[in-house]
Amino acid sequence: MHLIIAEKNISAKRIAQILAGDEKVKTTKDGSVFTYSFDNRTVVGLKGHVVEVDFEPGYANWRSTTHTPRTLIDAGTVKKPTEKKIVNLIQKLAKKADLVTIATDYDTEGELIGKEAYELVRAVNPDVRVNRARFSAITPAEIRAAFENPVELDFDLAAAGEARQTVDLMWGAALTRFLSLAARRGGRDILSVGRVQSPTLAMIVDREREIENFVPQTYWVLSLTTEKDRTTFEARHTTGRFTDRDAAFTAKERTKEPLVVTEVKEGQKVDRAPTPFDTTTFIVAAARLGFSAANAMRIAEGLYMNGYISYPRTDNTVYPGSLNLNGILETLKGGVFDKDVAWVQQNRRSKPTRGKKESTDHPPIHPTAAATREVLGEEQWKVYELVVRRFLATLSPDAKWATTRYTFDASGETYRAAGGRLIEAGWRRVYPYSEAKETILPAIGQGEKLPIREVKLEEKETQPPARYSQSRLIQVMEELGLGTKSTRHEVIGKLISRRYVEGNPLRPTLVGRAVIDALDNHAATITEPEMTRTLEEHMQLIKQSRRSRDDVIHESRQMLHQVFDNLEAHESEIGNEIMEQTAEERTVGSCPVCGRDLRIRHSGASQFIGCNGYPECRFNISLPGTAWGRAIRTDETCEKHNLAHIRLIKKGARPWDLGCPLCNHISSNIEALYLMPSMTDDLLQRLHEQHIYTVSDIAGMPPEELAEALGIGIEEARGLAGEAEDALEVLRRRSELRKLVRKIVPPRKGRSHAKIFKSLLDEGIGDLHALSQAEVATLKKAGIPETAANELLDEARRLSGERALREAGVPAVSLKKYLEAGISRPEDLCYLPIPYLAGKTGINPETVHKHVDLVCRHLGRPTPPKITRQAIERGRKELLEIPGLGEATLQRLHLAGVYNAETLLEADPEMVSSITGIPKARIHDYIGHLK
DNA sequence: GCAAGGTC
Repeated sequence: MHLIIAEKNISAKRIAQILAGDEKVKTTKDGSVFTYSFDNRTVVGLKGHVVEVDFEPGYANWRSTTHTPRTLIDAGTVKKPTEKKIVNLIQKLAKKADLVTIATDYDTEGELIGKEAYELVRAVNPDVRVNRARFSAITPAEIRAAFENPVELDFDLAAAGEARQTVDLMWGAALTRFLSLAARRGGRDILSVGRVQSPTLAMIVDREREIENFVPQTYWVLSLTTEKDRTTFEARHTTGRFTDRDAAFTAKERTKEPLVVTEVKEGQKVDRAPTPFDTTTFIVAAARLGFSAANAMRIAEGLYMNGYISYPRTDNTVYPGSLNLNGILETLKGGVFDKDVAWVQQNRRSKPTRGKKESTDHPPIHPTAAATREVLGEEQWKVYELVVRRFLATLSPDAKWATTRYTFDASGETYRAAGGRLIEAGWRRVYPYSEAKETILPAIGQGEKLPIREVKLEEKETQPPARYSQSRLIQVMEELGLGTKSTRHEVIGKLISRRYVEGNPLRPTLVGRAVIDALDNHAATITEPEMTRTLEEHMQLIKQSRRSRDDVIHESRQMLHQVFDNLEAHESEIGNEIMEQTAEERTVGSCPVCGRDLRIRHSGASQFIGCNGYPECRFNISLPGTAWGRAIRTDETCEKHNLAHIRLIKKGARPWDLGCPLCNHISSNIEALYLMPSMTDDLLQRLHEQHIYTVSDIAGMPPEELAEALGIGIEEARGLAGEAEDALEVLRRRSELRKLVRKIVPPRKGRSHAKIFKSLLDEGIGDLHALSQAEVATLKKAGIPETAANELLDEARRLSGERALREAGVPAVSLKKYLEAGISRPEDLCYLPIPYLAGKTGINPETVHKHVDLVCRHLGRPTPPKITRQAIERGRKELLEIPGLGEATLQRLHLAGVYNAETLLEADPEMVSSITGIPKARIHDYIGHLK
């Protein structure tokens, strides 16, 4: 069997289709992995890398005293499978193979992926022949040629990739651990460092510093307006920017008629058709349509997977000769592009445009099939159309402009006006994404004199450089060689998720700056694009067999050791600097009570804003729990309280902007404060002036302090504190009710728990007790479905009964026994006969009587008389002597209060029958027997 | 828990 291993499933499928020719390809699904078979060949796709390098076991603990971050430099590495199903399948197939062809992508990383597959094959089949097919595009011609002339795996090329893997891992992991430990940051807050991410972050930080340090310069621009044939137009002074104010004003004063045309220059300009899309130029073009880099790539990948466009991750800007451009044009005919395609076919340029970069991995991004807006949907269509139109543009002739330039003299001051007119639209007919802005000037002859309608002197300021947009950053990363076509947009995502940068355009956060500062000062190598360049040079040498992989890694290890010499000598200094710089990220503003810093604090699932002066100053602002998202500070500030706004961020959820935390704190506590009977608008204002915002603030304050703060008497303050305590109790009960509702009632569209809870409150149901007495109909009106309403009522009755029993003083051990026997309502204890209660729970009747007494007093009802254990035992014997009366009947009689001969004789048979369900006739029989 | 590189 001939096993062919491709880089990914879709390649495997298409390679199989091409090689099979007319033969049918058999698709088999093994677990979740597809294989494609024909003749005696089987093609299987990897998923890129299916193994990963990691340190050998023993380095998992970051805080190990023996395996410190530095020891990672010399730690051994292992390759471990990340895609177990694929690895297993490859090895299963490899055992049966007599030839294996590696058909991964034609680039360094592809060669390494191929070598990984080779090693998996070798591990189970040491002798099988393994060769390599190389192709730049999955087209019939290329694929057939590649398989007709297979070559050998290039182990040097793969070794270059391995060197990169090892170097990246050891630098990244060692520095990440070192920095995170020094700054005492763990979990979600680790400080990551890497060959690509750190220089990228450094660019953003540097740009921000440039902007901050920018000193604007004032300059002046001088222009005039003139007219010919009733067309007015502008001419600018040939000194584009006057930096000297006096010179500008003098020039303006001197500008006088006559305005004489001294030179007329007409020409033509070629406006070159754009070059084929590689990933970067595609992302930049998509950004102009409003797509973020990640979004553009996501959509392009979708279009690729569905066969509409070619592979979107490519560095190539030159169509390979094997690509059938005419065929693609034919494919696009008939749809909305029909006219454009026809035009391109008629006006085709001799050779398609070509960019500067030519590579072997994939062709430039181009359409591969026709599609319609209806099938794709708006977003995908926009991206697809962009790719189609770009493709058409690369086959279209250049555009041509006619240019005109007039030079004027106004009493010694020279002015110039430039015009441009599109004479041949060329590619612009099919690629309307960049506007062709024409400036049409009237025809004027040399020596002509024109009037001056207006002379305008504008004062302007030089502007700081712009922040990087995502697409601009990707462009610059490419220029510097940072990252690859597949990873550049992901690197930006990584910087955002590490909270190093935010916003669009991108701005660094305090943590981002602190990390770059620390690295710049002590490990500058990793923040410079130079490192990538050197690594690439070394990889080049490995590919050419001029250096070995191990030699390159060894040199890198030594450099990293030197870096660590410096880092370890300054560990605490580095850590302190980062911690100091980042303390500000948690600081929301200053404490309104004492003026010290207010900081966001986290403890487990709860978070709040606390004063740095704690415990002397206890001022704090509550925040929603971390389940709603982790609180971070934003750049917006509340004008009223001078505090930074808070945002709650949660993975996979839209961020929740809370706004000013104090405004939020105040408004969410007002309703609770009005639960206090003495609360008035005036009192509320006085409390707020003293920065007392919550009921628990009042309840927790010593009355003396409260009295002083409000300028009231101590008794009045005590009264307020008492009211606050009561309000707290109401709130506590409400939250208990809320919890139960949330637990039992399933949330539904349009009926949030908050809404249900509000309707319940409106119905006067504010705690479990009130709920336990409610009607099902009321609950249904509040939006609770009937089954849930019944369950809710049962649960509320049980819970509130339990509470009442506890409050009445029934000890916990006994309470448990009552509950287990299904007795949870206090009324049950008052009305059910003691013998029955004792029998059901196994509690001593005397003790039961004590409980019954407690509960009856609590409910304000009379306590039934005591019945002793002996009395019950005696009565039991008496009753069991009656023929036909057994243990079961006895228990039922207990329920009706009948526990001995006497009570049976006194009982009303009708009543006993209705309570116990024993036929009346039989009760008469029992009584008759006794008589 | 760490990188960067594939792919989804």
